[in-house]
Amino acid sequence: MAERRSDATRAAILVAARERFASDGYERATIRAIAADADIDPSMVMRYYGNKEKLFAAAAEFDLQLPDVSAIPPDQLGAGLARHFLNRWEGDDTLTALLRAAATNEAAAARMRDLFGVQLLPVVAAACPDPADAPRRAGLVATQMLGLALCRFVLRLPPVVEMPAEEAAAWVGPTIQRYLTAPQ
Amino acid sequence: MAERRSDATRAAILVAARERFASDGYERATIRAIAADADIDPSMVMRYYGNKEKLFAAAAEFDLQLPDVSAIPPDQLGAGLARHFLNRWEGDDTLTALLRAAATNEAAAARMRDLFGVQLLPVVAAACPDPADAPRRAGLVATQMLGLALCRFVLRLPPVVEMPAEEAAAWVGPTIQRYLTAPQ
DNA sequence: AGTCGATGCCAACACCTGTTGGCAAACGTG
DNA sequence: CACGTTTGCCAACAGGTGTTGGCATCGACT
Repeated sequence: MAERRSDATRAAILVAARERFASDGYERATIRAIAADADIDPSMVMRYYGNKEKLFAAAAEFDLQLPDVSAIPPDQLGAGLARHFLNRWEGDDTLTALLRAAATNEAAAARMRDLFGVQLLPVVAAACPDPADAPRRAGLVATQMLGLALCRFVLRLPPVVEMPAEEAAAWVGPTIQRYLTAPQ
Repeated sequence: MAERRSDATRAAILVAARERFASDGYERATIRAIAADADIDPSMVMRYYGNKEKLFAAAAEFDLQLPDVSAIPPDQLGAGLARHFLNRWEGDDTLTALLRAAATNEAAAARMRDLFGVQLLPVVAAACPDPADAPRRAGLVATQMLGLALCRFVLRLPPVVEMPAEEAAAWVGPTIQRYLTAPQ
């Protein structure tokens, strides 16, 4: 498929959609507002993405880019993962969009579950002693990382917002480490 | 003020509102649906609560009922708080409603910040070594407890949902404990 | 019995939503 | 140049939203 002239429009829509979904959530992010941000007509959004649901699906495509666990010393896994999550979150609106939307939109919640099942679970399975424990351990890791993201990027709890990323990772790292490798 | 005949209606509205806000979030919980659940006319909601925002404010009124820290052995504070949070969450729709709504509604987010500032912060201040650290420590506690609630009651991550409350508290307890009392 | 406020429902409003179809201009190709 | 396709905008639809005002009914009190 050759490069089309409309690719720029498609991309602009996606950027605007991510920003709106991230700041407003699924229902309050209107197609009209997204189109206005992208400086095009609302009907263009429909033509290129079908409907709002599919637009969100396209905008919420995300790769956590989790590192290879075997490349990290086992005792620094927790801190490493914590730092990686925070970096990934700060640099991209997509995860905040997904998190905000997932609170009220079932499809977005399903996407979130998928994200952690497909991307986080294997990493945890490779890092924890007994692979049979992996789901539970991955779930626990999710509670801490998503909770941190929720307080920092969505609810904006002042103490959590003001904390430097480095310090947040230092606090949360041992928690992740324990969820990954602690016995029982 | 004597008891009015409309008190039952008022209460029914509040119950229906909490359920709807908890399961649908702020925007998708419509006044019409709430009124239908309460078996009354939508205009009644307006008469008794003014508008949707005020209705939510009334429905999201919540007391964490945090225990007196001095009554608990200092080394069991983390586990105790974790259990208390989970109990409080399971037994009442209000917190889920607040959490879901806070993801997309700024007023709800402000309410959540207030809840933690007014109710959680003093408890943490009384429990941690240096009161000057209290805000940061309370923020960290919030990340773990809200993250757990998010994964369990909102996103419904299977491993976190299936985990018995007792086990969840056992895992999360030491984390809370560390956030409360660990040095630095 | 008659009065007055409280309670409730109905119908409607103004607005916003996702979504659609048609029409004009621009483009690439023969 | 003429052709069909792509890209874009405009106008409109149908349905849902919060919210309002008017009108009937009920209850209590004089």
